[in-house]
Amino acid sequence: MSVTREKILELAEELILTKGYNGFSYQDISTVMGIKNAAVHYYFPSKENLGTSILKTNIQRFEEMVENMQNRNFDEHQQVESFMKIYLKSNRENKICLIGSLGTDINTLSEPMRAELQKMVGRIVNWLEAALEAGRSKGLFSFQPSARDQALHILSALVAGLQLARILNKSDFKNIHQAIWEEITPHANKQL
Amino acid sequence: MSVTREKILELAEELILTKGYNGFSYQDISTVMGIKNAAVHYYFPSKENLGTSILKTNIQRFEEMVENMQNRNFDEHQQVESFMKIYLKSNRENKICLIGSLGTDINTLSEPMRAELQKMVGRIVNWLEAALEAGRSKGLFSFQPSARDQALHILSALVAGLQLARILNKSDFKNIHQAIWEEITPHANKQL
DNA sequence: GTCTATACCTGGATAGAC
DNA sequence: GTCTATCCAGGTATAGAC
Repeated sequence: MSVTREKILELAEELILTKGYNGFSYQDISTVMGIKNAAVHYYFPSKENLGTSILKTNIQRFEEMVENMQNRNFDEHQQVESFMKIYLKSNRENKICLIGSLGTDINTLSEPMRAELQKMVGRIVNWLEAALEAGRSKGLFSFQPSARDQALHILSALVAGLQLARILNKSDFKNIHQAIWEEITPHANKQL
Repeated sequence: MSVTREKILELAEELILTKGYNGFSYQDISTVMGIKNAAVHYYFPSKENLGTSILKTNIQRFEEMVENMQNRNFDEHQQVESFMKIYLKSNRENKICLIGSLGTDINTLSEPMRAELQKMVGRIVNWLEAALEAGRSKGLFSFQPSARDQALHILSALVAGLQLARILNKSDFKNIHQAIWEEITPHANKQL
């Protein structure tokens, strides 16, 4: 797979996370890369094609991360921690995440792209749910709702945490991140 | 203030919440209203002007709601409940909120509009923080983090809850909403 | 206050040369 | 694989008539 193609994918993803899907153009990509608009269309005939490719790449990246963590025998605490580190990194770079960015524009996306977005979010939620459930049964986590509800709750906090941090203060995300851990960390005698 | 102007504001806000700020045009407004593009420009010379007006309107609406709740002597539980009802309504209508929508596009907004967005979110967070703090001291709420962190956490869950519900299932928001209440509701003997 | 008409630009996309 | 050149649609915005 060509390096130019890779670079375009990377740049386009960054643009979605900083300017939004409807806020960037092929020109944004071509000027940064020092090539012409037509060259970008050579790799990705349409913007929809580009957007769908980015989602497919992200799904694949996610699957690889999960597989990798299993190969290393990460326990559920380490797994969830790794996942949350992705969000800490995004916050440092003043980016939001694909879920929040494309979620805003969902009604303007083509059906294939919307389907890919749903697939990505579905995978993430299912994985997080399973990790929380398994972690709880091992005593690594403690929480009251169903694992699925807790997964949705955590993902929500992460997704909008990035958005709020970009509007208010970057440092606010650290507190949100911290609050998630306190919510699921078991304490011998949790005081309420 | 003219009824046409009001209607444009209302429609434009709805478009931001369904298609995103960079995903709607003056045409979307004029066709629905049965007027021409130029008529919309008569009321709002530029799109930035329209966007800023929407934010100012929302800030005012929020202030009025807070004032109204104080006049009715709502306790903090009722106040937070009223606030969260706004989000329940948005979810029913398949909308996200201004914070999530404009948060995605923040880097493409003009400086005045960005400032207004920050002002709006700042007000909301400050109000929620104060309500949580006062409610906790009265025993209406129970939570461990600082009131500000708890406010950010709740607002995050609401903002992204709408986004996730629109991507996955509408009914998911109910669970997220429920989880927030369980998080701050005091129990005599909370089991963990 | 709303219209017609139009100017101007940007964005997505394609054809065909190199 | 990248270029030039170009097309077309749509979006923002304005001038001036009614």
